[in-house]
Amino acid sequence: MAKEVTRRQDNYSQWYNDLVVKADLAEQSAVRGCMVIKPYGYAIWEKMQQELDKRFKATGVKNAYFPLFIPKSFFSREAEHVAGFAKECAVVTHHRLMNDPKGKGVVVDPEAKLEEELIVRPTSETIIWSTYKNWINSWRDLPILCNQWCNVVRWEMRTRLFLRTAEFLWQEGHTAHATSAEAAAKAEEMVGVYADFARNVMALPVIVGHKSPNERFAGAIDTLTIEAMMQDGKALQAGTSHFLGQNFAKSFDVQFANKEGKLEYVWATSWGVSTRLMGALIMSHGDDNGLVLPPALAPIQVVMVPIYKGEDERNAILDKMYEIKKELEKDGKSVHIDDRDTLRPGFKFAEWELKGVPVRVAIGPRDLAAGTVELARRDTLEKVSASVDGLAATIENLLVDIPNNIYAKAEAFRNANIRKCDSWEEFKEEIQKGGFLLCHWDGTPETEQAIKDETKATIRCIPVDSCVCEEEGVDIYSGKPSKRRVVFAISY
RNA sequence: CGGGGUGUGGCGCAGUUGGUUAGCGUUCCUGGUUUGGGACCAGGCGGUCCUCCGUUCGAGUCGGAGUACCCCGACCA
Repeated sequence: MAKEVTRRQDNYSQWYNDLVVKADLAEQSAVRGCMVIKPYGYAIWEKMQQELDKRFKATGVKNAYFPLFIPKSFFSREAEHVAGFAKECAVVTHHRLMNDPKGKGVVVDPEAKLEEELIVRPTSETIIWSTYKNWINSWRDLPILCNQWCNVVRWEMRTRLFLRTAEFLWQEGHTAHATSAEAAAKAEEMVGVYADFARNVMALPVIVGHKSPNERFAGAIDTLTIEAMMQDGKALQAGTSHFLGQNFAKSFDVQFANKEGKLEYVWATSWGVSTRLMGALIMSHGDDNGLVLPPALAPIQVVMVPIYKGEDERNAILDKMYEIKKELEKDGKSVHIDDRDTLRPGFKFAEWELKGVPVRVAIGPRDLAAGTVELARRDTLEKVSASVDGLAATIENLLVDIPNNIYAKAEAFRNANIRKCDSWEEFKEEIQKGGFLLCHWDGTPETEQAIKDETKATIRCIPVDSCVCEEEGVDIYSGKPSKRRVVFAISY
């Protein structure tokens, strides 16, 4: 698939949707633009949550929860922020239904109109800062480091499973600090957490960088991002961390008394990743046979498929499998024995491949006699015969090697599709082929906007930890001087 | 909200210049044979052809309106 799609981008969309649905991850809901996350898909999300939580806690962040509804007036306070969000929101105007006096069904009770409309949160900055105001008096109250796992709603015009749904699940961290430096450092630390998670848990190579002013979060001073490349060469913003300066503190009047007893506005950050990460996972590693999951996120790491004729053989093989399962589970592996006797082995193989299970163990009568198993790895689809003795160690090695391999594969693909470009004519052509273009940029929003208008390409980031090319040059569009190259791409 | 497309058993589709009992694949159910890469045979269940109006002796097919969904744009994690 991967090779196909780079050439035929229009089919990539279909491939992705089919994969999501067939792998039993999610489906379109009857509610416009929303999705149903099915148990198998949700299990992957839960794994992501666990891994992220672990990392958040290591940085001192604690989980909390704030209301779903935000009074409309809260949005009037941060002008820039509102410009970015207020337009595409679900609004609650009434609080009661009544039987339709004219016929069947129910209607909204006109008597039950709310004095002030409530906005279903598109993000929680406004309500959280209204709350933090009451929590913060002195420098001793700082920093506040909270994260919340929740759903948010943005009334998107066009939606797509996992990548852009009207309602989605995410985490949003919101921190308050006494100094600018501390807040900026926190924003940087959290994008580091995301990069670590993407690389080491999702096996996803990402570029860490700053967003250009045009692409910044509404109300932020600086936005840090992790950018990934999908198999069709498009960019996907996989996570962001914002340094908000004192903008929100000033809008919501959050001040603290510093050590000298003077009032100061607090410094803020916010950072989030969403179920979009599921989309990144699917589009980065998936192939023609379906999903490819890194073991750290696989709900099932090892699946066992028995091959047998007759009841006796079946029982003998299953006994052996339970034995192996027990041993693997001692090491914390999640193991599933597919003992359904209505399906043939070939069907099961295909099905588990579709679901991306990293390692498959098949045992048939021949194996049972020889004390071996057939071991198959999902990433390369290679099959080898392995001895039952030492199987746990063999599988452990596989589970270590698989993420390394899929990371290397994705990284090689990405690097092969990053190229420098110094001519505007060439740029217009090259950018349509997909991939990242490293180009000089004069640093002005006007130039970026002009390039976007003509090509749909945006500056994905100004990289800080990879593809760093600080060198003198001239802007690809305006010809003005530039000190460094930035990443341009067409994005999701 | 602009531009395109599609609505026919659960799913995927065909249906000729309008013609009689609306087909095919798959799923599902029953029985049997199978089981080392998505099994096979036989039988069976399952459809107000998106809705309404119109044209016609006759509409899945033609016309109009409505509606739903998909794709492309604007918006965006």
